[in-house]
Amino acid sequence: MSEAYGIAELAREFDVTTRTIRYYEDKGLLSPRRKGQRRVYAPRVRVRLRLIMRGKRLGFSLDEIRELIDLYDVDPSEATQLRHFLDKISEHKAVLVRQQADIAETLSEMRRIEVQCSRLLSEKK
Amino acid sequence: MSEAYGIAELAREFDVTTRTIRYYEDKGLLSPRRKGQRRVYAPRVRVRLRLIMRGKRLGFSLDEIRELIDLYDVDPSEATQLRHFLDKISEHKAVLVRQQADIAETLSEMRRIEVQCSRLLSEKK
DNA sequence: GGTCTGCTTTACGTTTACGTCAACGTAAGA
DNA sequence: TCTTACGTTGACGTAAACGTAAAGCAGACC
Repeated sequence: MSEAYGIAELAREFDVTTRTIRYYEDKGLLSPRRKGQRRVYAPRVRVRLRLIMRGKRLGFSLDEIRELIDLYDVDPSEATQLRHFLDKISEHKAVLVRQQADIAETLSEMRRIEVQCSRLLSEKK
Repeated sequence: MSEAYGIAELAREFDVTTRTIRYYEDKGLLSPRRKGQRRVYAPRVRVRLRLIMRGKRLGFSLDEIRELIDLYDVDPSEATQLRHFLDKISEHKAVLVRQQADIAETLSEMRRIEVQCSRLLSEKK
């Protein structure tokens, strides 16, 4: 049968607290089944959690992350919805492209400083 | 004489409030001269503010941003300091490289979804 | 039956990054 | 001189993303 996860198990795997996982549920990012009153997580929740962590590393808020995740669950029934999602995607894409540029700039500046420092160090010794 | 900025002027230029600029000063990110009790900003503060904004777009906290900015003001006197800064730089570089990878992944997934949506749209109409 | 372990909800505390008054100073202009 | 504009320092408020008890339930083991 399908492997299921308890909340503690999941927390360990993603190196977060159970509080965090429950908080994500409060915010509508996760919605596990219940067995009695206990949360039971299907394997596919791991995909969601990876998406959440990636979003956090990129500095997005949980609200933004939920919007991003929802993009993966597009229901292809209504054309208006599809168009809406295409808009959302291009919005998010713009932010990411901007971040790419910011990172590229920052990295090249850092490399410049590194070279400078290394040169100074080798001169000194 | 050297062009100087008032706080309001600066706030307008960077599209933030004066409160924000004072807050950055509290946090040690800016330290303007005073004329009486008023803050007077030299032109080079604009460089710092651009660095701050870039850091924010990348999701860094103000503390992290201050650390980043300090890297640009390395005093090349002590070799131990230089080594320390080289360490700091490689730390930050690792984070940025990680972000680059995260962005690349996310963008390619978005493009996949875009293609899928567009295809569905053209089929429908 | 008692205890332990793991989970539950409820609820208040904390940090960050400001927003938002309040009360005051000061220099310029009508 | 009075007003207006622009600035100042507190100080309290707030949203986000959790941390941290507190108190209780429920199954497993002894």
